Amino acid sequence: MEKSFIPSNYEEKIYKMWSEKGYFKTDDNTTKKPFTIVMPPPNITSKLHIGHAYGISIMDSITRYKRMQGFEALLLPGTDHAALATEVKVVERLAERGIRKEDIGREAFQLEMEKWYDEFGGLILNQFKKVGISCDWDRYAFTLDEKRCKSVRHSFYDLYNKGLIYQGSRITNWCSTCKTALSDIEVEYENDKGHIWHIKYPIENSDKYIIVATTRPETMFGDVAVAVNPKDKRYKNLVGTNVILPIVNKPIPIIADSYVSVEFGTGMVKITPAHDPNDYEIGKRHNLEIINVINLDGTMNDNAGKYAGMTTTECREKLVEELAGLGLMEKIENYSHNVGHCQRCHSALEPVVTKQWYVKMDGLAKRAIEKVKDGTIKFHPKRFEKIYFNWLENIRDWCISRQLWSGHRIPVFTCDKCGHQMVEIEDPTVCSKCGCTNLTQDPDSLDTWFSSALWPFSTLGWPENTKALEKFYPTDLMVTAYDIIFFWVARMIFSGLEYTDKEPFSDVLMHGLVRDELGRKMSKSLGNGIDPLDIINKYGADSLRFALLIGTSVGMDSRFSYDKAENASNFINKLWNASRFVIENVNKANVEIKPINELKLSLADKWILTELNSTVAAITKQYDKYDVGMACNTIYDFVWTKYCDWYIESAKPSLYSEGESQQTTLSVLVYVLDKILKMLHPIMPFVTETIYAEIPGHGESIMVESFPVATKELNFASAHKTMNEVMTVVRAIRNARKEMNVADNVKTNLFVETTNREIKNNLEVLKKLANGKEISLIADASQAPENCTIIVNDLFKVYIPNGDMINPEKELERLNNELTKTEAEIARAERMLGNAGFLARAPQALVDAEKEKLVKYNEIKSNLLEAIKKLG
RNA sequence: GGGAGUUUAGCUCAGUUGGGAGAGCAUCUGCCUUACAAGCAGGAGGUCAUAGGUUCGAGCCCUAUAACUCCCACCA
Repeated sequence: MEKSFIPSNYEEKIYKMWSEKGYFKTDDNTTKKPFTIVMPPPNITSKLHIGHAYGISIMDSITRYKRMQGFEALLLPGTDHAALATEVKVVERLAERGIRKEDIGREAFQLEMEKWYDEFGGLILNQFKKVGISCDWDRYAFTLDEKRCKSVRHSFYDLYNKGLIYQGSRITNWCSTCKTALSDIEVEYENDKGHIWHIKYPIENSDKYIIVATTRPETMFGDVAVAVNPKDKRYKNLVGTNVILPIVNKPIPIIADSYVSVEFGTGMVKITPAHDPNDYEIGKRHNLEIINVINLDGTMNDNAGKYAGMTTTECREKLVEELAGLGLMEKIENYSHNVGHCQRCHSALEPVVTKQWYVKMDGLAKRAIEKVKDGTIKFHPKRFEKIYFNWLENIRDWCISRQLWSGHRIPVFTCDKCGHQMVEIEDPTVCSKCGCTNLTQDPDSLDTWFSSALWPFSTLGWPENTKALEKFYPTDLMVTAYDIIFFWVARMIFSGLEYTDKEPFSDVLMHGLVRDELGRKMSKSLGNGIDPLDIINKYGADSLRFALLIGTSVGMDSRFSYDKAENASNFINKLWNASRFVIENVNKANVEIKPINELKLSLADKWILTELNSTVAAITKQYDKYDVGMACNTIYDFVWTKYCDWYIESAKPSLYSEGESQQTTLSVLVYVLDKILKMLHPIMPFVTETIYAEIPGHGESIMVESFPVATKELNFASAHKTMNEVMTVVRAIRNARKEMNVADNVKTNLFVETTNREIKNNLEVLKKLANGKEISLIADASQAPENCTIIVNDLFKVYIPNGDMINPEKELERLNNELTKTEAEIARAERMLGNAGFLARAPQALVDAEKEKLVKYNEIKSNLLEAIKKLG
């Protein structure tokens, strides 16, 4: 084996090998139990960022784990067309050439979109491959491909004919830059610093006036009333009278509505149903007229009189001037408040009344809530269910139409002659009502999330009843960041239930966001982003995966840094060197590696096998809980501390001997290494595959090997305990040596007094671990040399001649410190056992354990006293 | 305004059904011991945010409080 593992020498070759052997492929016809994760499709033109890398590392680790457990494990890849997000970019690109999309028309624009997809698309999936993900690439899907178009068409058809899709005119969030409507969740509120204008509205037939406060004076052309709270004593007598809308010079009524707060502002609100969602509701309650004053491109319309044609901002400036000139401006205050912005282009949104397509949500939401409430679908961690419920319980109808030219076009056809609307599976050519052949398709496109909502089943062939759908649906696990519960998770759930009558997945794993080392979001503007490909180049894909996963816990944000990647890389180096050591010794010794049950196991062998067993059990539990971060910790500790620091060191004496014990040790070393590689493979696929190929008797690929299973036969409780005692003494000896300033390169003689047979049989191990020169067994203290440092335990005493150590006074101090600690332990145990409540109510096992400890510490105490006496 | 989360070593975080406070990194000390100096060995470092309560026993359960983070709502 090479002296160190250089990832770039192996990764590409191994990925190719897996691919060529067909290990990624999944079979619709197998009898194996399926396990399915459908990958959240990244935007086809996006580049791999750290968040993707994190998500797919989780997904791939779980998929590999399940595959090794014998599941037909499918990780289904795909990409999203992200209509609006991409269209914004294409529009920007055209603008650079001075072209507006209207100049070239819909068809030519769609060609531009396709060009963009071709140019920038697909790159990200190749980047995913570099991370090592084991997707079944034959099942690749794109939200805008032919099959997915069919799915979208079918679902629209289905909902439309059930009456769940309808067209309505109502107030919507309008982006006058993107020139499209947006759904409620695509609105991002940002705190904008602006002003609040206090404007005088004269009372009709009076020289008095009232004052309304507004943040958007330009909407006053659409005012149809002024509202006060019905309980507001100040204005009670004004309700029912009119005020004169300035400039327009039109009387509008003062009405009473409990929406208006008495405390806020002047307690009087101008009501503009066309341009404010709350005013819209009030308008409905009071049957008020809707007067639109803003065009869809963000300019004022004819209702604004001489301001028509100006942008809203220009109009505001001029209007405020005019009002001031008329003496109608009471005051202007600075004011910061939340204003809705477009998620894509970040310009401020205008609420306007337009005609859009909506999905009726109440029924769909109800069912989606039920299936989570009854446990059919489980969120991990569970607290996200509350967020999910809260959203669905307060949901409004989903605006699905977008005034875009990309994405899925709304399949509604209207007869030019009779106005009849039709939705069919295929494009209709004849009006089903009047027979006319002049039909016009709705110009709008669908919200990109409409196709994403179908993803778990559209990718498997729905609406056709494919074998894949039968085999892999409902899917098992949805892995995604918590920030798209609303956009995506909730919509997949209600869509799945509605169309397939089944939940789209049984478990949802919400992971957190990857932040920088200071806990900030990674962003271009901060320049704190870390490119996962850069990490791969420097440290390899395994390091990237491990660094992203370790220390994370389900649903929590995590931090990433180059330090973490370096630490992961060090761990790989450790694993590599340990493996190289084991394998090279096996090759050198040229002995047959035997099965564990044919071996005469030593104390250390039994110890590591027992540790292995509990590690397998722990890691299985962690993977099953999708707690990959914890699984990383478990394996890290086992490999580094247990296997390398203790077992390999303990194994060296017999390893360098010859005969049966050497063969046994090598066999156990290989056995445990093999299990380590298998446990680690889901997380670190490349290095484990590389090492696995060097293991004697290895199979074709570790990827298709079985995941280790804990077995009772390899659990040696008593030997495990004894070895732990040996380790405790070793630590105590090392500690004493340090305190005596004995350098690590100085070896000392050791005299051991014990009645324990296992320890007697393992003196060489003790010598090795405790840096001994010679080790000898003695019957009692009288056989020990004069002037010894004495390390005691309840099982044995170790005497180290003071010729090898330096300071007798210090030694006495050390022993007295030990004594103090031991006495504190005894006091603690006695206190507990002297507590009647503890004896009466604590579990018996715990009481027994305390009693056992008391005996043990008393034994240690008497050994210590004896040692002190001998020294003094 | 409503909701959720977090608060444990200098930093990043674990801590299962309540039963002797843990890891990694950083730091200090000693070691190039024939796998690994990308390493080995040892050490120091904690009023588990605060105040009450329940319990024989609380980092964990209950009640308040504080600070920070996020989500939803969007009072003109």
